[in-house]
Amino acid sequence: MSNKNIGIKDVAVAAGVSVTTVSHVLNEVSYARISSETRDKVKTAAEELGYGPNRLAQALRTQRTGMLGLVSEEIATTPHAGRIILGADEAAKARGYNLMIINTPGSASLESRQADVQALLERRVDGILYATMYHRNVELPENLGSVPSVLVDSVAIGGNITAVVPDEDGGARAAVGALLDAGHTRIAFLNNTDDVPATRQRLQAFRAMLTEAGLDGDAAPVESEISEVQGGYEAAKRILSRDDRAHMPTALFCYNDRMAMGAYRAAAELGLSIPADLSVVGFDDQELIAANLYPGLTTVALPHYEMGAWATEHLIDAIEGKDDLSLMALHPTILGCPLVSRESVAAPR
Amino acid sequence: MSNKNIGIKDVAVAAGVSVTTVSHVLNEVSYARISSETRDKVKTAAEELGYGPNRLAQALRTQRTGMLGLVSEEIATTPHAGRIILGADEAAKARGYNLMIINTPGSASLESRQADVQALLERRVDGILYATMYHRNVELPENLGSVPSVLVDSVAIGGNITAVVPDEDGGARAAVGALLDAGHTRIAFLNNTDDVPATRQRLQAFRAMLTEAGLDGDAAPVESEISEVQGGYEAAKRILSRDDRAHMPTALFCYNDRMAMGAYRAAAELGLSIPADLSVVGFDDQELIAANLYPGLTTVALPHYEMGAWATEHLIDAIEGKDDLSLMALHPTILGCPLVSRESVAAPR
DNA sequence: GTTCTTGTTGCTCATCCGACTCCCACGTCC
DNA sequence: GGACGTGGGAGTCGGATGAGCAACAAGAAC
Repeated sequence: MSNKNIGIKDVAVAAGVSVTTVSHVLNEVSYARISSETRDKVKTAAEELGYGPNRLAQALRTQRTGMLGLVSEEIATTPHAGRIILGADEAAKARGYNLMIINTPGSASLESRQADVQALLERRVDGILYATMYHRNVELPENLGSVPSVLVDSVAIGGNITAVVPDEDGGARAAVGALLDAGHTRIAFLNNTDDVPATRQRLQAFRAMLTEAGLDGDAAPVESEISEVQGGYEAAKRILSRDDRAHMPTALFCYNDRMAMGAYRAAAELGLSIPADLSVVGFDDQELIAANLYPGLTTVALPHYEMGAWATEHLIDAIEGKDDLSLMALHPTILGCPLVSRESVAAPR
Repeated sequence: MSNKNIGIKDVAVAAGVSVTTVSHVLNEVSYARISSETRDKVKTAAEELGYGPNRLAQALRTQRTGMLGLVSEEIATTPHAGRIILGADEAAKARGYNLMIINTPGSASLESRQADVQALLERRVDGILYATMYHRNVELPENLGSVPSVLVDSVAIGGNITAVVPDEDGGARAAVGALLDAGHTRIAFLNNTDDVPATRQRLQAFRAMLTEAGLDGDAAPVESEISEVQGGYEAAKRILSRDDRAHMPTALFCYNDRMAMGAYRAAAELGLSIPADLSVVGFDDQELIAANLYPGLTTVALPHYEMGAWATEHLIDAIEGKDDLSLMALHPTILGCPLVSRESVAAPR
């Protein structure tokens, strides 16, 4: 490797001009008046030497690193984090920024989160994205406030900081709507037991949709279990095993795809065929599950990619002064959860 | 926020000493002779002001950023990338380093990869981890050579660069061994159609294990399909639907968990119960599938977390001069794939 | 007992890392 | 002698670091 540490100085020497001129040319400084001959000489020299600016020195001087910090929970255990990162990364790259990712356990203490943010601050990131692994309310480290920041998939407790979250209500309505449209009137909800916004909002939307359709939303059956495959299996089994065959639900709205996967097994064991005997819709659109179950699971997609991209886009706007985050901080921005239709919904018998 | 931009200079003024002294104290420079009184004054002042060093300035001077670049393919579409990142992140954090992650499509051109590496180089990362989403041979951007680098889950084409890969042979042997130990003598292999190391090595190990067990390894049935759920379903269906019931396999070794998931469905459709009528083992240990299928899938785990950690550990050793990568570059390091037993294997009827 | 080395201890000065940028110095041509 | 058109000098960002200086003590020389 010959190209060890080529600086602006080397380019200057090669082109026979001063470093000032090189800087002017390469940064296309507007007020610099330089002949096109000189420009060419400089550009050619830079090219030939394989010059790339030292971003550290540049950042030190300009007070801009072109880096965004991303604090993300549980990078490995949920595919959701991956999609947020992807959305953020692509949006950042498109605007010339790079990401510094810090992973943190969902259970991390406030001090530990603060240390994570501190690490980002010491590296002088231009802004910070703070992402959680599921939609919830978080207590934020206070040092977050010292640079522009945006929350992804969560809102701050008592906080006025810009945030973007999924439209739980709309998503749940789309899911239940798909079942209603297919003609179902006896629909059950397999809910989660955690006390998170999604649990409450989806339940509320579920009942509201039924009521608005002229059914008795308040009486519709709801079974809660932990939101895993096993929980879905148990909840479905309870609902589908009731004596009263005539009033048994013909459709299941599941809190997430994992629970839906459990419901599939319960249905199989009870000799119920999907979608002929039972329609199912999930939530999350986890590729691995939803697309690979048989029959394919109709579900609602969480806009993780979109939230990551939206947050990044607006964070950069704020950094560049094109946008004012404090105006948007009043209410979280809500992004849609579109229905993804596959084969698990049909008209009731 | 009062603590805007506190520099070493501010600490120096507050403590009534020079910046040199502050630097000496805070970095615990061994040759610096400073009274403990002065040390205390400096530390107290730094504490009170909430001073944190500007890592950019530090890095510019010391030529050390304490950052590692990680080029990872397809961050969002495979959980494997997440585990590599997690392993790398934890190992890095433990040694005081941070990660800069660049995501790149698996299909990216060589120039595009080169640009990714260039971005990392301009930020003066101390070393680079280059990770692929599945075990394969890659053509590397040449600028990768200008800082210490380690490949994760791949080896360089014609290249002598340190790499760490999974033990395909050992993993496949463990999988087939589990079936053999359970007493199976008629075992089939559902293989992948891609031309990657895993495809060849697992097939070879499969045949070798059978032969070593006194069976006719060369004659054992193998069906190849794309390594997805659908492919597994089709391959399993072909194998399990043959006329010759007496010679039908009693156990299936699947190229990965997704194909195993397809095999489960094929078995269900044919009225075969797992593991009573048919034993199945997979490969990958994708939590979402392996632990959630019913019955739980016995499979072999890929050491993604471990590869990420190993690579990081040795990369840092090389950066700090404790290790010489070129010595390890001769042969890729191989990490074990342990068997994860669940409930899909039993003795044949 | 005073004055000089010689040595420590304790801390500071000046410079540097690599790029950006304000301000000034030339010619030339009207 | 202004007004351009071209280009360079030197300071700056924030911290690291080798060289050097002042103060004081112990031992040596007178």
